[in-house]
Amino acid sequence: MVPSPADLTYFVEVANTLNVSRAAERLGISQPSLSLALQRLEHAVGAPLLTRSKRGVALTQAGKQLLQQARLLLQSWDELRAGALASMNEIQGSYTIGCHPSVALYLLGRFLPQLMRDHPKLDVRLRHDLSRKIAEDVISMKIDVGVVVNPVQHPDLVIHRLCEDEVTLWAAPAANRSVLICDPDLLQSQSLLKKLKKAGMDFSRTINSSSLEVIADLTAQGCGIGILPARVADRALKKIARVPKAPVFFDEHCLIYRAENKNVKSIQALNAAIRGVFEGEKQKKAA
Amino acid sequence: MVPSPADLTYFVEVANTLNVSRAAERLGISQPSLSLALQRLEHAVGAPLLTRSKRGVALTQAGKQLLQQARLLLQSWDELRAGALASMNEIQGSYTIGCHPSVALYLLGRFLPQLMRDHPKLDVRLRHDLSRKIAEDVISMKIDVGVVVNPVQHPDLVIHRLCEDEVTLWAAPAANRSVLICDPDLLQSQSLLKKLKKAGMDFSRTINSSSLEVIADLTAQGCGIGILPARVADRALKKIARVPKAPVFFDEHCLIYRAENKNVKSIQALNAAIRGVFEGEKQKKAA
DNA sequence: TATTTGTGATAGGTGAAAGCTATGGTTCCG
DNA sequence: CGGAACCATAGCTTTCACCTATCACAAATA
Repeated sequence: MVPSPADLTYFVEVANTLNVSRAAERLGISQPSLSLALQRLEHAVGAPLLTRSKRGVALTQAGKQLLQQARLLLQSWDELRAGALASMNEIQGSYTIGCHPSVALYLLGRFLPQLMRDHPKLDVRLRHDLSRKIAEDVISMKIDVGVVVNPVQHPDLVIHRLCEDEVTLWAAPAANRSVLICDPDLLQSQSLLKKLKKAGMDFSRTINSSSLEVIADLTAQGCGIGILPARVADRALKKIARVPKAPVFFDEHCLIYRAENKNVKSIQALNAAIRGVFEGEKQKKAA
Repeated sequence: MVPSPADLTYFVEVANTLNVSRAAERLGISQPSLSLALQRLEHAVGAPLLTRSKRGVALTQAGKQLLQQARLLLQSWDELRAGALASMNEIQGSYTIGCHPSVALYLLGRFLPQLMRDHPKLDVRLRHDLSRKIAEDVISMKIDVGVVVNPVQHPDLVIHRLCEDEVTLWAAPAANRSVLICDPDLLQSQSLLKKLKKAGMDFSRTINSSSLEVIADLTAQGCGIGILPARVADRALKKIARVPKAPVFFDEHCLIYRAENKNVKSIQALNAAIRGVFEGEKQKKAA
């Protein structure tokens, strides 16, 4: 049997006053109730805690021992609640950000260092996968915040538009125009491939890679024509250029998180940091 | 509001299974009861701990935080009870021995060093006063074990005879026989004084001291006739001797402790150590 | 010595709260 | 579409912590 916290606080008060009647008065309960509570506690602990006399009560050895520990326990109880609330109201704890690896490359370096400097108690973990997997994991709470492309609506999800991107065909000046390099797992690639087929364009060979960076590199080397988002292609702008008149797929990069986290301070800090990256970008464009 | 330990164990189980129905089954309560218990806990903590879905539940950030601390708290809860019981069954904790300072001088050195070596977790405190004060403090639980002279019977007290002593008159060979040196607070001195008065013996002057050691020293210096217990006088045996035909007051040195401590292991250890001193003495006498 | 005061224990009744069964509503899956 | 899985809600029952009233005892007081 486990002693109840109420009985413990009762006992602590009795240990302070060494007088059941007066302790009862202080605690706002009747003296018989307190007597019974003390008996309950003694029974739960399995040892006598007090010696009763007509001039009050005194602690037995077991009672003294219990008093010490009870004080600690009740204290850590408050800390328990405070800790749980703190995770709502303080910027601290462990949070997971998810995004596509290519998004990670252009995004994370722009806010993570400053964020971790500003909030030493904040522990950030990363997960990388396809946008739709990331979105699933946000919905199922495996990931706290996601930066994804073209997310589907979901009742539990808060979606925040960050920026646009364009996926299209890129090539180096001396590229082999009969080879296509792309990531076939991306919906964007599939869509563009369909459009190209309809337009009658055909490629003798295809090179697949799940890494947009690899695709960009191969494209820059002149291996073929690459399907790439502008944000990735920009990193190799000196070597490759858009293929004119090629079809374009418009991407929306969005920040997503579960609605119930809207008031969690740490999540708010993460979101603010991520959005800050793109607000800086808009201002540059405007200028 | 303080959450009950039961609700905490419920929450931990739910956090393990992430399924309210199955957790309820394991806990041996109904699923609605568990649902309500979780709502209670969330209300007590002041933050949502779980997000409910049709495929089970998941922990919020506050929930994760609470889970960690709840595990620790529940653990220390068991230790709470165990600790209180341990003070009954293990030789550890803080205990106070009380005795007259002169008793302390001949007694403590003979068992304390070995006792503290044998039981490193035992913390011994000392208090010195007149025997009747010590006895009072044992009864009122300020002192755990007392070594006192001629204790009065008391329903709560266990009294254990240790040895006898004789209080009588002592003098150095060249002593001033018209001066009496004694501690007037001691009943023994008062009793002997009465007897001396009845017998027509009178002293021109009296020197009072509350320290038997001081009295013994002054007596040894030849200042006068001292009233001393044999055990104290023995320390100065080379210099002083009993006054022949003087009245004698018989002392009984006794070990006392409260009856409810009879089964406390630490008290038993203290008692055994103290009694061991005198059993060794008896054997010496017999030999 | 008798009485009052102070203390904790006991007895019986009451009400809030925690438990149960039954049911509702939602989502998922075949 | 029907059933299964899941959590929430409603209504009833039971438990138990609490209260009032009283007892028993010892100490203080008159």
